[in-house]
Amino acid sequence: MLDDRKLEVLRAIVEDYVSTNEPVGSKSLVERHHLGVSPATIRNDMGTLEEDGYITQPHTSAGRVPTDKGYRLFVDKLSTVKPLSPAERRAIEEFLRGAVDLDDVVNRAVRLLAQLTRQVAVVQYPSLSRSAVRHIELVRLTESRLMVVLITDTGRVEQRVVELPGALTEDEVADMRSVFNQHIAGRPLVDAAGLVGDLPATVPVDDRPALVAVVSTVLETLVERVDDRVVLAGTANLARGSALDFPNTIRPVLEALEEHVVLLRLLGEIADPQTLRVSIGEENLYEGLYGASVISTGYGGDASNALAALGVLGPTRMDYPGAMGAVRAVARYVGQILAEG
Amino acid sequence: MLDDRKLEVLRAIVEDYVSTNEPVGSKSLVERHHLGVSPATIRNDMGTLEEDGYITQPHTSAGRVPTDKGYRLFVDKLSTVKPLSPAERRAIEEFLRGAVDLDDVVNRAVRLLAQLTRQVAVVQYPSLSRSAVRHIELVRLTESRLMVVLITDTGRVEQRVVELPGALTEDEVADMRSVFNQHIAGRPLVDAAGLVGDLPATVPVDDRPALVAVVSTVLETLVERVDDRVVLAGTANLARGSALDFPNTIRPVLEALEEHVVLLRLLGEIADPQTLRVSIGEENLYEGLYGASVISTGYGGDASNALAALGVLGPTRMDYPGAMGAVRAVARYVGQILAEG
DNA sequence: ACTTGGCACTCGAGTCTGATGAGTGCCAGG
DNA sequence: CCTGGCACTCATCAGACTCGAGTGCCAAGT
Repeated sequence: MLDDRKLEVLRAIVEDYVSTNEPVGSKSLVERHHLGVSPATIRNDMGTLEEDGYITQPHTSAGRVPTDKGYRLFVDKLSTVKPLSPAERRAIEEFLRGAVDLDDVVNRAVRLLAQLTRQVAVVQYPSLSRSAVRHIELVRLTESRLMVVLITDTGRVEQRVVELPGALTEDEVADMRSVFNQHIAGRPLVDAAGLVGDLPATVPVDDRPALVAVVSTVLETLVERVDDRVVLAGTANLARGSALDFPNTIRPVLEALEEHVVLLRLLGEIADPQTLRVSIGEENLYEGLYGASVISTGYGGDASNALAALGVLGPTRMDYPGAMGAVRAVARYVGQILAEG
Repeated sequence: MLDDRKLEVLRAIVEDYVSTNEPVGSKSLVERHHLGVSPATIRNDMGTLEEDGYITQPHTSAGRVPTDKGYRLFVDKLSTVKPLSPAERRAIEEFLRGAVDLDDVVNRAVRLLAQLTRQVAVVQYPSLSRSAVRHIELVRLTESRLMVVLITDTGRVEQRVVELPGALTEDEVADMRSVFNQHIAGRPLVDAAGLVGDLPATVPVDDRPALVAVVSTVLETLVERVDDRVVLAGTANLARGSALDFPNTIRPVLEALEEHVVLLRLLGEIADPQTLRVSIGEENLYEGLYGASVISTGYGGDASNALAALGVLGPTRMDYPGAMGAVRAVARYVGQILAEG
């Protein structure tokens, strides 16, 4: 049904269309790629490709354009991730190394990715729930107000001010602080709330169970709430080939990008950092993003569990091999840097 | 030269053009507004308004459109800030009160502003350098690594990890912490680095001048670096009336919005929170933003010195009175909430 | 069974045309 | 200084026409 030449034709169509942004016809196809056959033969092949739904023509007398299904086949079978050049790799590494803290790493990474791919880049902050606690700090603001500061091993810092049911002295707070840190430092954050909640019986929690309860609650809400921070860059890239790339306007796309919840779902269930996820056109399950493709992967953490995700979003007419290479490379470097820092 | 009726005509043109998005002609003008004269008279008035550069016609046989100079006159002399309805005020207050921390306040404020004005909203984080220190926390990560956490009275938290020249015990760190906090809590952050640097001779700094130097440096760099955080919302609003509003595409505008440095300059020298700044079209001094207008004001702080700025950005063809009212109201509420929290 | 050249056909894009009508500028009279 | 009248300009629209890229199909060749 789909012999080798037909696949080759599909690949050529995708590549030409991506680079020229114009429907590609049989004649120009044989000119640009040296397939050893005549345009008529190509036309027959294109006919079957169209019957099978891999390509389509915008209007009767125009060339062919890949469908979502066509891009899917291209990505799955016909292309390989394009590795970056050594020069690019060096530039990436250098640029990311210059970061001074977590915010800086994330910001640099997202801009880098936008520039490399010339698409919209999205980076999720390292997930709190998947991180481990490095330190918990209790800061006594007044005698009955306490600030709980949480520092994770990825360098992320979150804080929350709470009202206490009763007064506390500085010494009491200090005791509590060291008890907490002894027992939960190094533990995954998801477990922390539970650990604080029922400290081993051997530990003297003296007469302040109220404080324990408060801190435990704070940890729980922190984990729930702030898992969803994402950063964007390169939205201006959407307005480049516009008219042809996005059916109507870029407005629904911009709207989707503002909905961080949508973005997080797009980045997807973060699998392991090895896997690249590609979601094409209507596969996106979000109406505003039909016409767009998302390439994402996990980063950080270990081989089987990523800390968070990052990726790029662009028109379905997109340089998949190149973008996939960039996403993979940036994810690796960011992962390395987090592991070191 | 410009008698009352001519000014009235200009106002009518601005209002009609803003609401219809079409060049306005003499006939429709007399129909919609009950000026007591004939179209011919209006035509004469429009003639002089055009000579003086307040309006222009896109092509010979079309209606008139305000120029930047026309909008400027409109904003300065012909319009008054439109106060929000009581219902809107209540909704704003309620929405902002629900915020749990500083990040949340800023995020809610920016979305609110975007929704109220249907334009792009920009909010700057409360400036570090203008804030006062609430607390400094020193966290001992290892014996020679220290995390410095800075908490301001606006609720902002910044942290930095530093390598120390030598080892430190937990007790030494604790001493240092209380010395620092005694002397700089409540002081403006800009002074903090200096205060830490030369603590009064009476204070025992024991044998750790190195630590003092390190912390002093950290404070300095913190102040320098992170003054520039801004948050955006409503970029999708740019893609609404597009074709007519922004000469070419919205791309240069999106590019400008990604350059946070540009944004900060746009928000402008933050004057007192009472003043509304309006920058129209080519007044913006940034080529990508000719065709756009920015309305901004300070918020927080006291009457003469704001903590930071916020505002909206839209096409010059914009509902100035309404947007100005929304910006002023949101700035006030955010200021209130920061003062309380 | 596949490939090829030929050929008629389709249809978007571009160009020209004329008609329409909104809007203007000007002028003479009130 | 206002007004009605009038000739004029010019963008927009629809229709007619051409052009050409690209197709589908068929019969002949390998």
